Amino acid sequence: MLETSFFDRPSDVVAPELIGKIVWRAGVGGGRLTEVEAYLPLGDPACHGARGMTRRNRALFGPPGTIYIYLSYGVHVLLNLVCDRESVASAVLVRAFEPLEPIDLMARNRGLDPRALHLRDLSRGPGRVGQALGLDLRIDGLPLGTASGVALLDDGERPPVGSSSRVGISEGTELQLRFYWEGSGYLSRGGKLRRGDER
DNA sequence: TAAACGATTAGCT
DNA sequence: GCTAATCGTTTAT
Repeated sequence: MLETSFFDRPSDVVAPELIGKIVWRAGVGGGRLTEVEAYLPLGDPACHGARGMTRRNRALFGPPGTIYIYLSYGVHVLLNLVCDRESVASAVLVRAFEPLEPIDLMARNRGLDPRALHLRDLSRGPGRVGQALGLDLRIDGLPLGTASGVALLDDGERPPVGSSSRVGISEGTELQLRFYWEGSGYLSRGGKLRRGDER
């Protein structure tokens, strides 16, 4: 499992290194990260912490390795991994992963039939990631590990990583803070690359 | 206390 | 490509 020290660095440094790592929820399942986005504490208007701490974003200011979960559009549960030192609002949003066996429980969480499943649709897109892993607001603010039941593992996989602008935001669009597994078939559909967007 | 707004997705055209 | 769904947080009155 990745140590706290791994996350105790700026999120734009941590994010590309997370590609290929395994996210795993105890008793549920998980897969290899294929797409993430970094949110910065300074000069990033899209970061939830840009205007200070509130009840909702409190976990974002926690120590590195904290889980920050919030509800998007009143519907979707989005998973973030808090980076940098405590009190610095910096995190990585998990946008997609390539599923690893077994997928039955994740498929069930998504309301899909495991036998008639389009594997690519299981966990690409941040809302689908939260749903597949069965996450909810109760683990917001908990650390990675046994307390939250969510872990990140490194088995030495080192895939090629590309970058682009982030998805679904209206400010800070000039920053190239989305990182993805080049050539992966498990990327969110919202992430269609614009011409010249690649690094 | 009220109103507006999403770091989205699914379903339909 | 377009939009309804859906609700907690934030911001304005």
